[in-house]
Amino acid sequence: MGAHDRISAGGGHVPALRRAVAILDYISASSEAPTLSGLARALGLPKSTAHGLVQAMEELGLLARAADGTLRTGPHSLRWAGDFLARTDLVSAFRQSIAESWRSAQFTVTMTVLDGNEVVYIACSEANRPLDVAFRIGMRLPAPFTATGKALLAARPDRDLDALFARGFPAPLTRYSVASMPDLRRELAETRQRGFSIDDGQIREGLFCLGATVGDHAGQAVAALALSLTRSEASPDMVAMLGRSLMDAAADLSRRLGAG
Amino acid sequence: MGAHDRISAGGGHVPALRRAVAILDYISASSEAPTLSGLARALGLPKSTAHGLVQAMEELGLLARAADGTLRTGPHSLRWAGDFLARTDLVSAFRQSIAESWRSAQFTVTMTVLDGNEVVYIACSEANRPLDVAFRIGMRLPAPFTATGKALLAARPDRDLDALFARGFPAPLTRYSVASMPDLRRELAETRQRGFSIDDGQIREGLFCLGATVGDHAGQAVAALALSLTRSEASPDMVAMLGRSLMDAAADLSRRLGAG
DNA sequence: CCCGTTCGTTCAGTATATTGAACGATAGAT
DNA sequence: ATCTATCGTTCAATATACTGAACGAACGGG
Repeated sequence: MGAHDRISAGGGHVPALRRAVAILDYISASSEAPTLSGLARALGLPKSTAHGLVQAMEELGLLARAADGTLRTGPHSLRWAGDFLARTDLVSAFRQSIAESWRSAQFTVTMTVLDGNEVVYIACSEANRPLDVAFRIGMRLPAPFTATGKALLAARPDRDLDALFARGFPAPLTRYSVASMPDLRRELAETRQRGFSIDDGQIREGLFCLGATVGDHAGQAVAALALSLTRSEASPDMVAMLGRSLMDAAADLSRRLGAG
Repeated sequence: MGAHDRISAGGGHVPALRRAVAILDYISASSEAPTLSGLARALGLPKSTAHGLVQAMEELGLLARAADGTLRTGPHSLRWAGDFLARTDLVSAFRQSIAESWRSAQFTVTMTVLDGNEVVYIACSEANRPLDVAFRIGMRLPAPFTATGKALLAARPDRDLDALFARGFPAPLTRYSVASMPDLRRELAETRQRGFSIDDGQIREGLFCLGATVGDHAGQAVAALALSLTRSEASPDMVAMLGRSLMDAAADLSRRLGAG
């Protein structure tokens, strides 16, 4: 019985693994810890299948069960994520090439990855001069408000958007924060046309950021670079110049990733 | 040469998932990025099985392939790890139980995870009195100099060490910082015998820290606690007493993780 | 108290994923 | 140039994991 409208339509084989990933993604994305039955219902899985999977994932440390039976993410993935951050060429290449050149130019450069509808900071190179917001590794911000988030969202097919924000749009951080899906779509369209993204005071008033994506060998956007400056510095000429430089830097990083 | 060369056949079901986890663990633990065949050989998997799994894991973002075909961990697990850090009982349990009791005792307590050969601070409870170093979440320090880093390194098999420092030993932060692999191995041996680790001025002169690991249900060390005081307070009796208390606190946290 | 609902769990049959063997390609050595 | 040893990949047959249905338990309202 080929029910094609299950979890991943574009799928292939190894359904057990794909379902385990879907389970972890669902738990990570949902705000409330689900129960076994609720999980099966939400993902369209037979109860018995979910039961077997959850049991195995629990043994493996991928899932943890609270006393009341609700499911949470387990600690096992910390090992892989730590390895990714440490060993992948992303952060080291960032440090070696990009950070140095921009730091000498007195700009703060950050790098993030997309995690659901939030960005996670995985590398930062702060300028010598003080900026009134401190980026820290591991920090999270809503993707629609950040330059890196917009760059990463713009690189994804438009139809993914609704799923990412099915549970509501994030609350605005400033009066300039994009507040609705239509506004976001318009900004993403502008980003695609321009080649880089702009955040003008949407996470902090007076803070102006430019963003561009870094792709892997397959062209998939895996991270994004951002350049932070104060709004008073952001003249049109300056923005255009810095935007081009940022796109060059991102393309350079992409090449390093592709070359291995 | 991972922790478990064989995938326990007598274990349970869902072999695809168990093997995927074994693959990610192997890649995370090994120093060099393996190839598909090498991976299959090391884990005792049929080549075709490994091929199908790796292909699916690549599509899912769990694995990434470099241009030369070698395999690395992918960015997908970042989502789960981030969720774990944000939502799981680790940080909240830390805040609820440990931090309060020690804070009333005027001590600074911190928690870190290992990330390559660095530790990343994931929780901090600073004492009311000023200490001359500020720990911030997301901050990184070289593992060999910190109490938590030594505790986490001591929990790993000794043969993993060379791989972690293949690219060189970190530059010393003070004149007391451990400066070579033999010195580090000696300190780790002392740590294993003592049950907790000690940093005596290796990240900052005059700062004295004790460390102990927190393990998950499988006994794997996933994080470490540290207690910070000034060197003048660190009398032998005081160190012994605080060390025992810290080990108790770490064991209590481990139980909370295991129990869910 | 009894009933309806939801929970987690078990089990045998079948649809399905795993696998051993063989393929073409590449690289280094003879 | 030939040979050998890897590499990654494909495919049909079988051993296996998934699933639909049924179970006991727990909860809450009528």
